[in-house]
Amino acid sequence: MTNLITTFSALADETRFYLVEQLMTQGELPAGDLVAQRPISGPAVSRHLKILRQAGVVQQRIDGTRRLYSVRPESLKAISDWTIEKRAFWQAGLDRLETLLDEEQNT
Amino acid sequence: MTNLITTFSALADETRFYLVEQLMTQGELPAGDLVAQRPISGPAVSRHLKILRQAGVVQQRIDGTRRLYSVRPESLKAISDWTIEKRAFWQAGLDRLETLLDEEQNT
DNA sequence: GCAATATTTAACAAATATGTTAAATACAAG
DNA sequence: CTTGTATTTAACATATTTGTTAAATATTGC
Repeated sequence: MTNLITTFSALADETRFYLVEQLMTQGELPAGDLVAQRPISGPAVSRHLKILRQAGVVQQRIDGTRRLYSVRPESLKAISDWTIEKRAFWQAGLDRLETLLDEEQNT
Repeated sequence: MTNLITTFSALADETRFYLVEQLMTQGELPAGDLVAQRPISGPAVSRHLKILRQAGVVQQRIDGTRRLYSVRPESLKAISDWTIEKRAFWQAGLDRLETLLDEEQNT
């Protein structure tokens, strides 16, 4: 529960969200490559990566002097699971909305 | 895209996450009822509700002097859609993890 | 060991977020 | 139209976040 909030916090920042999307599409990448794709300094990216790591969204692997980052799939699954858990609620709501819109068209 | 970040921001706070969960399980509720369930002041809750509304997570309906809040299902669906869009990535990752763990058991 | 490279930590400034209490607003009821 | 109730806005203090530059740390290759 509280863990989900931490995950949302981690993704609630443009830079971090972008880093995560990059890592998902490009796979494991060294910190330096991630820095190169963002308009902020290395230390800033480094701190964002630390926040993502502490939230369990990414993991780090050491290779010589480089730090290779990748997304932990479990974190994405946790979000997915939550939306599924609440699905009964929002699915019903959307269906009701759709019905209303359909009825409007038949006017 | 940027809209998702706003949604995550809205849910990245204990109070707001709790408010949203309350509204999902209990349905539409007046601001006062929500205040009663939280250990913070009315104005604080009011401002959180405003943030949720600006992020499109909740909507407000006026009934006399009361403001009735409810969750907008579209916001939940947006999150769900994102996890589905990235599913190929994290599902594969989890399967690989599971395989690794299975192999470990057979050692 | 020494220089070069990759990355993080430290120190600090500026912006943002969050909570509080007091005041404002809006409607309802007598 | 005055009082009471529900809620939001204003003003303000404090804490957290985010970015910057400078320094520290660790590893590689001569």
